[in-house]
Amino acid sequence: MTENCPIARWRRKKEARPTEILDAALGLFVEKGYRATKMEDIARAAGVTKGTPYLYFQNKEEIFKAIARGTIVANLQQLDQIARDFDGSASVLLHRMVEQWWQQVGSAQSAGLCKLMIAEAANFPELAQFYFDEVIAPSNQMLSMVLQRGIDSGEFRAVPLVHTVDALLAPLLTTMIFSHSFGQLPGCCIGSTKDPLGFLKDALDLVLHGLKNN
Amino acid sequence: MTENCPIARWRRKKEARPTEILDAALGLFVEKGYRATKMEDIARAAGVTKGTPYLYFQNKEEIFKAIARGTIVANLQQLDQIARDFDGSASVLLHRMVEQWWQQVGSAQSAGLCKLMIAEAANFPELAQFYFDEVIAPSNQMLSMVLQRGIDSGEFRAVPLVHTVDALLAPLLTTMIFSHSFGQLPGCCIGSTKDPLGFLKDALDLVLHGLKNN
Amino acid sequence: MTENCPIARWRRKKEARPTEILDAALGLFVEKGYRATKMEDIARAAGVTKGTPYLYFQNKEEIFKAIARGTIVANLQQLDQIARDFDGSASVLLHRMVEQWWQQVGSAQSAGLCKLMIAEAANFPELAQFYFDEVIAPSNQMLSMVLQRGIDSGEFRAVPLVHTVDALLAPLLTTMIFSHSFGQLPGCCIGSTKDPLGFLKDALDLVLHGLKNN
Amino acid sequence: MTENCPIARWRRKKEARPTEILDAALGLFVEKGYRATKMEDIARAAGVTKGTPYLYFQNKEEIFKAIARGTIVANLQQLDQIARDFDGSASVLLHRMVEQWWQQVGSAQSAGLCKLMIAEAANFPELAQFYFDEVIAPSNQMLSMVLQRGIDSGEFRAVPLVHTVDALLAPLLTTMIFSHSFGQLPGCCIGSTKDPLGFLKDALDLVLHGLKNN
DNA sequence: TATGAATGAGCGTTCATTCAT
DNA sequence: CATGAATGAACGCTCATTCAT
Repeated sequence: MTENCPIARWRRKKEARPTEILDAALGLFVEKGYRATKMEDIARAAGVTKGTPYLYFQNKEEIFKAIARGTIVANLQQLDQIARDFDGSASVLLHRMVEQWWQQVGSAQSAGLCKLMIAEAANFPELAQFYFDEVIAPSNQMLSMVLQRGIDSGEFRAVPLVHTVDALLAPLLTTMIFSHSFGQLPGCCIGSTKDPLGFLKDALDLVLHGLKNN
Repeated sequence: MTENCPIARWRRKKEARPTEILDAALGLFVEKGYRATKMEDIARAAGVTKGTPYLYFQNKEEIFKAIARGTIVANLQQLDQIARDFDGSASVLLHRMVEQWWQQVGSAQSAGLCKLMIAEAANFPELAQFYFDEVIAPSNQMLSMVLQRGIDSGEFRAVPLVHTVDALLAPLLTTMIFSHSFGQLPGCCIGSTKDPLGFLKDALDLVLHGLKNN
Repeated sequence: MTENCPIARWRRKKEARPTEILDAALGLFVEKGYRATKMEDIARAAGVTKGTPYLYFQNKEEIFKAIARGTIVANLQQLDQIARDFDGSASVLLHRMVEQWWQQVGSAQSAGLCKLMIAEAANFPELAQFYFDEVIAPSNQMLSMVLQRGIDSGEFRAVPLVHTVDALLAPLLTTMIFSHSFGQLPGCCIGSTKDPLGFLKDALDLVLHGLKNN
Repeated sequence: MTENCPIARWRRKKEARPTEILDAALGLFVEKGYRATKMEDIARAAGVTKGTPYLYFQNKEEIFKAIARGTIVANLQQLDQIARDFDGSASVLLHRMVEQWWQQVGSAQSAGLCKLMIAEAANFPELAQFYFDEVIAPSNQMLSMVLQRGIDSGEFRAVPLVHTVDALLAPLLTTMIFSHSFGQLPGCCIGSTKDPLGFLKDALDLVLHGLKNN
């Protein structure tokens, strides 16, 4: 159908360029770091030549910024939606959210972005701030809400909220981070990298067990 | 006293150089990343000039390697010793170990090294492997032992060992990592960065509560 | 004409670059030596800037190698052809060959390369070997053949072949070498530099006279 | 005897320092070239440490100059003396001089200096001039005199003087030069490097044969 | 005198960026 | 829009030289 219209196909391709470049750049930034990634590598990985990225982005830093601002997380909103809509127990909700999170965030390129922002936080503080405000803090907030609901309903003990939320987030974060660092090593086999989702569930179970009001 | 002996002072200075350089380099590597750190910056941070680091290290990469090999943590052995000597409950032991860990590892430059290795794992795979084998894996092993002891003694439930250990480590790791990334941002205030030790204790309590065999 | 075709002109320029760079480099290497020649000087002499040579050659050493491998002398084959085709007296042949040699080798950049290889033989032994095998030894071989022919035909005395060949080569070599060293000095006026071809002929005459079978 | 007096021995040693340094430097300059030779290598080769050469010479260039001016040629004067004292045939005299020359100049470090001056003529023109004036030109002059004597006495033909002298010098020069370049290559075996003195004699014989007035 | 730690100008090389085509 | 040859600032590293001991 659209195959019949080469111009349209061409157009579509052209419009896809920026995204292709950003995807390529994200992959390389995550793998090698911002500085160690050459513009030409980005171009080649995106299937274009040296000069082309500059037709769409002012320079390397703008590519980085575009990644940080763009790769983010419509997904978080979905998670948020799930949390708001749900009316079962907080435990079940948390399990559901973790699963969703893994599918949409943890296993995706977003995870690499997280590692990238950690590595480059000092070099691009505004971006780190932005990432923190747009991703980390909202996630925190979301979990916080669910946790509070569980406490209010008597499902959970009255634990210190802030620290507990961070404790809930910790396994998610290490999973993301490790999958892009030590997880890549040939012999590496800590639990969270061999079976991330299994690990996340077990870790959540453990904490939920500790939260339960018996 | 030693001021009286000029030769000794000169010598002492010379012998201190490598350490000074490595310290300076570690700080900068952690802050800006390996590539973004200039040799001259390292030199200046160590109080010497451009050429001096090359009197003690072959090149930038060797400095990185020396850091990775050197900053590593005889302290783990102390933790191991504590674990072996202890004969109280596993819960108390874990608390004691976390405290020790924070003082000796988590709050020290070693924490920065962890972030650095995460960021550079793909660029220096052998070193990442080395760090993993010498630090991450042994830590895992150590916790694994304590956990198993607790399970064997009936103090803990029969949880899946591997995942649970990773879950125990996760808060430690995020604390280390965040303290060198988002934790540095002016407005950042997730629990683990404002009061790391408090967070670590609460996180441990939570998990221990989940482990308890009631 | 070719001016009409801008692409061709651009292309032609690009294709000419390596040669231009090698020519510039040869001149400077011969003049100042390998180490004392800066890459930027080569670039400037070739009419480009610092970075450009690296688009065509991996590094300085590769430029040197490319010179050594490339400046070498298809011309030797012409000389060889002359020697094989000729059926007059060995004396006349030698005169003709010396003249040819001067025009094609001795007076050209090849002569500078010879001086360069002498100066850098210890630093680039494989290249010196290469030059020796491809230039010096074949020249020797060629002369050897002609000489032997003269001896066989009774035109020359039965002189010791090997040493005599070297004696025949010696004036050629000193001419090449001196023209790129002392020959450049303002006041220098040893015979071989003022009138090289005349010198070569006289030197050859002298030796031929000594070879004659009377 | 002098062994009994350690101070004297020490003194003697100290007085020898400059010479030791120059010897070491000459060897390295000849082998690797001026620029490729490091001051520290010179120092080590002279059995002292980095700073010491600067106690005797202002800088690297002064060492080079001292070599060029110092390694020269009391020897030439001896040759000159031989030529003046001799009253036999010019042929015999030339043979004797070549032998002397080989023993005192060609086989010694002086030969290396010649190669060095050739390589560095463009970088140190005054020194090249100096070397030319003090060594090459006098040698020429000396040979010229002997040759002229032979012609005057009817022993030699009336050959063109200047070119013939250069032709006589050529084998000496190539011998010196090759012994410090291609002559060092493992497989190299042109006549002049395997048996230099034999080559020199044969080459001289050849030319003398060509000079003979028959 | 002699040492060798330290300096810093200088060079080889890289790579983000530009621009003629 | 896309290319890729060219640029030149910047950085890793070297080594001649100095100077406190």
